[in-house]
Amino acid sequence: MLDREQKTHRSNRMNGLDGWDEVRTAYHVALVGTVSGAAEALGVHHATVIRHIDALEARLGSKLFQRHARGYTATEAGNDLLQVAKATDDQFTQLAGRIKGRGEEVTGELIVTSLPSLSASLTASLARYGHANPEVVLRFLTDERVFRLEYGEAHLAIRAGKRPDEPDNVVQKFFEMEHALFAHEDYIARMGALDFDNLGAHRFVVDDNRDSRAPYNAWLRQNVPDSAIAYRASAQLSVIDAIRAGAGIGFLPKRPGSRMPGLVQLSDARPEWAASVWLVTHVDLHRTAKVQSILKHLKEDYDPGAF
Amino acid sequence: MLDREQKTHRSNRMNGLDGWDEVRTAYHVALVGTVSGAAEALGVHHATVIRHIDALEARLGSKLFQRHARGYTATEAGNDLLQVAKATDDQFTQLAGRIKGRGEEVTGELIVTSLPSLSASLTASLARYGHANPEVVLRFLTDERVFRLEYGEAHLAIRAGKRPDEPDNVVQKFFEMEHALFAHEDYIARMGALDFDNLGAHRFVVDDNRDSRAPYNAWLRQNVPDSAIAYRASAQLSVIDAIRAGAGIGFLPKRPGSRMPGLVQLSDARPEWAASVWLVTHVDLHRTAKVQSILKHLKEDYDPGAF
DNA sequence: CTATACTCTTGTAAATACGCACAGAACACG
DNA sequence: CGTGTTCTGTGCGTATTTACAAGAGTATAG
Repeated sequence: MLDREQKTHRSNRMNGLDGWDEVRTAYHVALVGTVSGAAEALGVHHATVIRHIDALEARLGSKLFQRHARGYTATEAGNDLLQVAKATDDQFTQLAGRIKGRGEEVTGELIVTSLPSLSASLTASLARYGHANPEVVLRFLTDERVFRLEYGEAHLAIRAGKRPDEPDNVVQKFFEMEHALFAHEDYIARMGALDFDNLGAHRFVVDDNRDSRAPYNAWLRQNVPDSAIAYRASAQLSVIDAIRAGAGIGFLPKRPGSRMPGLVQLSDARPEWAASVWLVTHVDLHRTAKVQSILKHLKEDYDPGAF
Repeated sequence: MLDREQKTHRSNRMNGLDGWDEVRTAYHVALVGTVSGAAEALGVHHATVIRHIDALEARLGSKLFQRHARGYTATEAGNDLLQVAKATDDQFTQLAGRIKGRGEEVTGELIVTSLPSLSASLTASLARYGHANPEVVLRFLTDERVFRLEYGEAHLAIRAGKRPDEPDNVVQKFFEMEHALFAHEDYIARMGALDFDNLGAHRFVVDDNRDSRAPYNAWLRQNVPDSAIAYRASAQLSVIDAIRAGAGIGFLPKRPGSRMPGLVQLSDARPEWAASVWLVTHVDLHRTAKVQSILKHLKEDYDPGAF
């Protein structure tokens, strides 16, 4: 009963017309001129067409067609509807074509997110992708917070750490980021070489994220006394700056660290210091050609040595 | 089974998208952001909305929304649909407003038809109507053939003769058109006065319609020998011209005939010569304000004396 | 950290719309 | 002038769609 009341309420006060399918039916009737022809074109029965027209006319309170034995001829209102519905049909046809074709074409916006710490190692490869696919507008978002794919915030998230296991996410292994200990040559000259049996004699630079899920942090907590932690930086970039300024010893990705001028590598990359990097996409978007395109590019193009 | 085959056939080869109601549902979902909100706005159940979205996505072969616990967020395809559907909604709202308001307003085209023979007596009153209602574009169509209201050829037909009894037509008596015999004064001077007991001595001018349903034609056939029919004209205008040229005696409407210079009225108007004139409208259009407007005008404004 | 409120999802029964078949009427053709 | 075809209109049985209700998950408030 409440439903009944609500329904009449809507049909009375609704200014726009609901029942777009009925408009479509009336459109075909106005186009063809007969109920039978429209029914055949629509793939439905004549009776359905007649009922749609009757319902639409009742709701609009105005006759759309004049009935006679040869068929239905549109009144002024019917012709008006014909014009509007024709435009709508064209727009919907174009829309369907765009949406159906969108799966195959690689255009539009492509949003990739990662933590800022991964930015340096990804930018080169992403830039090459943007150059190879000028049709796409590449947006690379970096933030400390984790972007949520299920909210449509990005097409592709590049994450580090343990394998993400959120539902509806498609996860692929990207590469293993090896870390090693680095320090500036000025620091070594001043403090001496690194002795793993006397770590407390050195000064360490670490990142100070609330949840230090970096794998080498666990090693740090176990093997380096707190007194040796000389510098805590909230951002990864600050850590690098601190190391390069000679503030102490710190973990850096192996390859780019070894290329930075003035820095010396103090150890090999150990497996327990390595962090896995994952390519994460939402299941709804994973199948699209655009997402597949950048996934294929990254997996082929990315060279850890160039890091 | 054949129906099943036809249905898949259509959904495969149809380039435009059928199911406009589903597009409307998706539009509201994209607008509100949640299935529940869209369902409330549409006045349907949540489940219906979900099924519409699923069906639409299946038909388009592309995801329109990303589902998550907070609701539905539109993908690129969904946003594209949102834009198109918004335009459609606006257009349909305007259309509904136009159609609903059309019944009350007196604008647009107003088509009146009659036989050419009635043109002279109607033009003056019709012109006054057009002057009083500048919003309407008055089209006055005259042809020997009978315009068919059920085909939407005219809003109002003015017909003479016996009362029309076609179904779906609303018939009102307009006026009684009285006919009398006229001749040019030159003819009378040459042939002498009219003697009803010796009609064969005169020359008559008649109209030669295939079905001479004019009431005085029956009188002519009974009382005037064929030999006295000197002139047959297919068009009423030609009959007038012939009488004014002195070709013979003929029937003319009483009032205008008596006003034509050079013409003399040879008899009184007899009831058996009178023709009824009817206002005929289609039942679908009869109730509209526009049709009622001209009906009211004609019945009040028309002055048989001014004929 | 628990509770609450909101969301989507899925299965089942009712309601609605649909297709079918027949009737009625008008037009075209021979 | 009769016949055949094509169109609309309507009652009825079925099938699709819909609403209802229960379930599970997640964000927000206290």
